[in-house]
Amino acid sequence: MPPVGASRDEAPKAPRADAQRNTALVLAAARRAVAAHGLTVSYHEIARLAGVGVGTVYRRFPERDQLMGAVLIDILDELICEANQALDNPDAWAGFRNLFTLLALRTGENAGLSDSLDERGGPQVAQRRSRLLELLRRATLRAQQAHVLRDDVAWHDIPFLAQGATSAVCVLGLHAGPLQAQQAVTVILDGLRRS
Amino acid sequence: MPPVGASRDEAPKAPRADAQRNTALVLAAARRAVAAHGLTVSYHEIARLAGVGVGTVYRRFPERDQLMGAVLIDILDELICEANQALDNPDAWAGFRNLFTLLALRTGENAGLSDSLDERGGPQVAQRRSRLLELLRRATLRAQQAHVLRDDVAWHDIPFLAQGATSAVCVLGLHAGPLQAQQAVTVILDGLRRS
Amino acid sequence: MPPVGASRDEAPKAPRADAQRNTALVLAAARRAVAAHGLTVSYHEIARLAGVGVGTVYRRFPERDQLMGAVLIDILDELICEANQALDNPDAWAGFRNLFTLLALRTGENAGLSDSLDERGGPQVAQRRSRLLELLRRATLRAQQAHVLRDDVAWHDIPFLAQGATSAVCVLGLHAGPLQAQQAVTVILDGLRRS
Amino acid sequence: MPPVGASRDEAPKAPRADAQRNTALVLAAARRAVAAHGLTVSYHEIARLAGVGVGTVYRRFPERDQLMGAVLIDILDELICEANQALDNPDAWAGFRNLFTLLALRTGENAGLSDSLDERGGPQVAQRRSRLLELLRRATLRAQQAHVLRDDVAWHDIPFLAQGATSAVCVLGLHAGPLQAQQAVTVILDGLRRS
DNA sequence: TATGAATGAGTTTTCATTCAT
DNA sequence: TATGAATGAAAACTCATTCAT
Repeated sequence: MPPVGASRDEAPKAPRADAQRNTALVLAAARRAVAAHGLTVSYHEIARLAGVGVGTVYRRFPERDQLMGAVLIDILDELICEANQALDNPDAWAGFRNLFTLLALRTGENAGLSDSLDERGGPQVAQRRSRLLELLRRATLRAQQAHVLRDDVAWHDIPFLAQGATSAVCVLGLHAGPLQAQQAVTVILDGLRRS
Repeated sequence: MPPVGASRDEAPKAPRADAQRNTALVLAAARRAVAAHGLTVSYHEIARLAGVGVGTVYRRFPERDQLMGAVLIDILDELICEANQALDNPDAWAGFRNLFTLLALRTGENAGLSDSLDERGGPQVAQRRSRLLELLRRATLRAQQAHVLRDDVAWHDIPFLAQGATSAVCVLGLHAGPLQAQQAVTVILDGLRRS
Repeated sequence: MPPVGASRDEAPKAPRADAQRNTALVLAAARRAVAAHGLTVSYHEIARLAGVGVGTVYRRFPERDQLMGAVLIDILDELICEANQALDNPDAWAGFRNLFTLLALRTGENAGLSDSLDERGGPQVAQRRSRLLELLRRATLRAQQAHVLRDDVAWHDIPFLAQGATSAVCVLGLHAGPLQAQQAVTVILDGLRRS
Repeated sequence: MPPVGASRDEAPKAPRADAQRNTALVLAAARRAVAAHGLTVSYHEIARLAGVGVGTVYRRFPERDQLMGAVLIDILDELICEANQALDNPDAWAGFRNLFTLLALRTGENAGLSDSLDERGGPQVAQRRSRLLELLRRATLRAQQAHVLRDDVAWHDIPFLAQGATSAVCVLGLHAGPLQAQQAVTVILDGLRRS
């Protein structure tokens, strides 16, 4: 029998946790796996990272689209959370910067994820996208009103800039592996900041 | 060892055009295949598009890197050609616009291509990249000196803008299917043109 | 260890009918499942038909042989019951006909069941087989003595005829879907009846 | 270089024979595999028996039904061949006996094969079934006209008798594993022979 | 040299069985 | 005791690469 009050945050080797816990484990593993190996990462790899059997991954997400959709939703929720924090941050620039950085990182890590789902994402994805865009709009305007962000950049260009920051600029080979990503983000942010 | 008096410097009507023709067929097919299915497109698909057997593709490009490198070089050459035309075009804006559009299209179609090669591209790629960047710089400056391109855009940001115009902006799903690509380019070019 | 004064010889209203009820549910489900899907039917399917969890099926019948043995015993008991009724039936032909029909149906539905157990059936199965054969012998002889069944058919051929009537005749595809089964039985019975 | 005229009937280890040869190997292996392990035998097992890679089995028979259909056709052809020989055999009884024996063996070995295909067998199967039945009819009548086969057995009952001879008579456990099959056939043939 | 059949490692997927709840 | 989630071995299936023809 485990010591009283010992079991909540440990899960050191939880051999068969409840469904909720396992779903979360699988989801987290899938995020890491997709970031590391791309959209075609195998279910076995995800299961390995999650520390569960493949069968469990299949039970939770019988279709790959479902799993990828869940990953996308997870990322969108993370970004929405960051966007809310950006709006609450007393330092308008710090908030914007953090949001932009996260946006750039996630965009780069999960290249093709959203694209591959597109229509199939369903309303849960569409809803979150709208919500995130709205928050992004407000965070951008707030930074501009605080005179810390250049006025001549439209809020709807921000995602493009984030994209550009992390995607390798393919044909020209202008950088950018995972390590350079932060650097590229910094450069772009410098360009965005009101001088 | 080839027969004496072999084939390098002889008449342009040299008979064994077969091999070269096949190489060209494969290369063209590979460009289409990568544009359509991404970097992981199978050799079988390329062979199918080229109308040859898989074995032929393997014979011409035993390593995937070699094939992708050849595709990249092919694209770079196309862009270099367009860049030269841009510099020769009496209408500085038209030249710049055509170059930017092609850059955007190729970048979008072949996302990740250059990235995936990176170091392995070899000098042939590096050389062409430099050359293209230099031409791009000159085309940009020329357009700015002709007062048809905004002054506050740095020439080295052009590839980023092109990238942003056509890549799907993953997480947010703003993207850019084939139809929207041209539209996105147009929008960005409008933004770039000197008002 | 069960509580003192436990449940074996107590009142017929004994409370823990649960277990027995579940066993009966599983058994009935297994009969239907085997008839529908063959010997390799999954425990999950049986559990589904029984309306219980798989775990319950495994608890009641940890080995597949045990479950199949129980199914076989159930069928044999049904046939023995019918055979007894055949002997009691004032109409010797009606009794024989009913028995033959049931024999044919069960043989067809559960092709391979007995075969798959064979040695492993244990004494419970062997005993019932002997008993059924003896009853079948007597029912056959009784019908022949009543001059309603052809004399030139040996009682021990009856099971073969029943088998032939319902099994799909594999290679030739003459067979015997569920609808044709009764028809085939009727034809054979017509042949057996004393003209 | 292999010795002249050496390659036709050897194939001791032919690592990559031509397609025809491999198709035949796979088919023969599938027949053995189905006889040994039933309809659900794995593609890997078939490939192993055939001495080829699984991919080859999939290339030849992408659908299991196709493979099983080919096996069935192969068996039907074998039976048709035997039936023709029966009609040509100067000894009417020997011809009939050989045919009946093969029919019983194949029926027993491939229980469920024809059944599982049924409609999906296509015209190739239906055609052969008709042909075999006609030949069987003629072989039966010939044996009866030669007074070596009982007159009171209808030709269309022959497949049922063969079925009964080899299938285990399930519920009653009257024999019959693979070894007893020949014995059961002999018993039945004794019963069929004109006394 | 071109071809595409063959290969088999790797991935996807199922499901009999176990076991935490 | 009943449940059904979890497991993972095994089966189905794919496809990059090789190699006989």
